[in-house]
Amino acid sequence: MKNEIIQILHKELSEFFTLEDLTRVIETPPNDEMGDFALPCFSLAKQFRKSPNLIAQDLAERFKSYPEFANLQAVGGYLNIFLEAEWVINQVLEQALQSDYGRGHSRTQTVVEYCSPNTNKPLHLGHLRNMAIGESTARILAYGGQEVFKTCIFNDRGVHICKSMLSYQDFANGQRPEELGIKSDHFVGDYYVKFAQQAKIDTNYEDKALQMLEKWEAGNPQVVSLWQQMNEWAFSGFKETFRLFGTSFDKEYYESKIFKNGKEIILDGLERGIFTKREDGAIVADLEEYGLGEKVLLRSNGTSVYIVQDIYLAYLKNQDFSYDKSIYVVGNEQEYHFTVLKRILQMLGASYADGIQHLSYGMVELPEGKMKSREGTVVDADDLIINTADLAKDEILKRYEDMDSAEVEKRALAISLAAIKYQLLKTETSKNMIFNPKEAIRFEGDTGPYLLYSYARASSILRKANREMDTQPWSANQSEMRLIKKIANFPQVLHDSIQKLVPSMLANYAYDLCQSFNHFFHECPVLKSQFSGQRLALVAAFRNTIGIVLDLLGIQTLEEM
RNA sequence: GCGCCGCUAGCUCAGCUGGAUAGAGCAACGCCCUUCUAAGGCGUGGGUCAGGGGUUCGAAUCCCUUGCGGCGUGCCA
Repeated sequence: MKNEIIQILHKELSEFFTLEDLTRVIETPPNDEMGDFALPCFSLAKQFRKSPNLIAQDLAERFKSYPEFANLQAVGGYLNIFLEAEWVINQVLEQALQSDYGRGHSRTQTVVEYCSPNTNKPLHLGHLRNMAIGESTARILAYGGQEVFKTCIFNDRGVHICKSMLSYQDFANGQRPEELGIKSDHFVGDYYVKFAQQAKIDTNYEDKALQMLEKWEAGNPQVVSLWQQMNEWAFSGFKETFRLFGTSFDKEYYESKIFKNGKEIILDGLERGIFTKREDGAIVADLEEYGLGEKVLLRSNGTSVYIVQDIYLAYLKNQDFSYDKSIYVVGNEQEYHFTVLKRILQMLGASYADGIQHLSYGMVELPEGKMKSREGTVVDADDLIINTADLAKDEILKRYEDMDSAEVEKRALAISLAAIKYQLLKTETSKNMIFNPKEAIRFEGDTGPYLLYSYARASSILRKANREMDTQPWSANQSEMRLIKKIANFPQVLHDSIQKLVPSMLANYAYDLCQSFNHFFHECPVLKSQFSGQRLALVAAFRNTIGIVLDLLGIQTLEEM
């Protein structure tokens, strides 16, 4: 809708503003009484040699005849624009009833990599934020019209894996997770903790883990088979968590299969004079001119450091998907790593280097401080989801004493996930956040369940409707107009969210939209109104829009709650 | 040391490319279910936008600076 307004304003103002200028300058007044849009006239004061308010008055006169505008006012140097309600309704309502409302078009092929866990311990709260952001980003980009591929790299080898393997070997007596009724990835994680405890007593324990890694690399059959067994447990546990959380990948990569690759790329770069060999034999990239120092790629003993694997993986993903954009959803602690990765690929002249983008998100902390696995302060992903679902169950049973237990379970899980995902998404993506588990399991106020509840209320009205909806414009009141305008904002918010690659914008919009709906719900009876047909259309438009938004956030809706 | 990021109500956060009186939720207090779902709505109180300079018609927003906090700066992954 803003676009249409800009087009109209541009007709009369093309000598002073380009379309881009207007897009930047047009704003929404602080409250409804001041109009729907405003044009600040301060910047024109100099060229006109008139006060901003006189200019605003002139402009008000100039636009008076436009039927789209119900009223124009010059206030304090602003031209305040009041839109004609019927015109707005015509612009918005039909569109917002379409199941593809706001959907975009694009030819871009995009890879989104996220989650990427180590296989030595179960997923925790940090992974949940990562997955919430990754899944939602993939959905948002796809809705924007891009072809999106979701990938995950499993860090399934290395000394950290050997640590849990070693303590399993030493302390488990061959026990298996199913014998103890423990989820298999938790079982693996327990031995990682056990390793840390043992390492405090036995000063050689860290060395023993390194020795085990050497055996693994040498292909020692016993070690390899232990590694396979423990990874299998880790993977089957992860799989269960992914299912519970509602995420999945189009392609999974495994560090163990690619960690030796990439050396050729580096040696080729050396030959082409892009990298240099230091006197100690290490092959390095000189990034001094970019302020990134010197980065070692191949150690003096000829083995490669971690980033070489990522260089190879970037190449491999381009082979697999020939992408235009490759997005890495990884915490902000790895900003340097991804800056270097992109720069090195650019130095190598890789065609896919420019499409690389690090979607850097902030760390999750607890009110007591950082989570530390060694101190047992991590919030486990499965536990959080299940405990929150249990609390939701209590709330459901308060309202529906004898509901079928399968239905209770289903709703409780949906509410739990909505609470957790929304909580993790609403803070600006790039910022660190404090996650208070007690607040995440709240069901009132600015929460996921509030969004679900709003959706369910709209669904309930539509179920009870006994007439057809009517999209003919009517003289809508203030709460109706507020809701309509919020619905109209969706395409713009989606666009910004894609542009800036921040799902948090969409999450905040969802709350804003629901607030407008609940206000409307309270103020405007639908079924008994003389405008029931129109109000039904408005409710349906809201339900459709919030349904799309929630889907983009990876949140499943409930028809009843 | 150097680099990047953050600091907004008691708490958790919006405020997006400089605009009008800085907004929500929670917590506290009060009101609203014979009316479409009260997991809701409405109201009251609560602010030196970390401090100090600057830029300009206008700054929470841009620049400089100080303070506090986080992260990075591995031949770790």
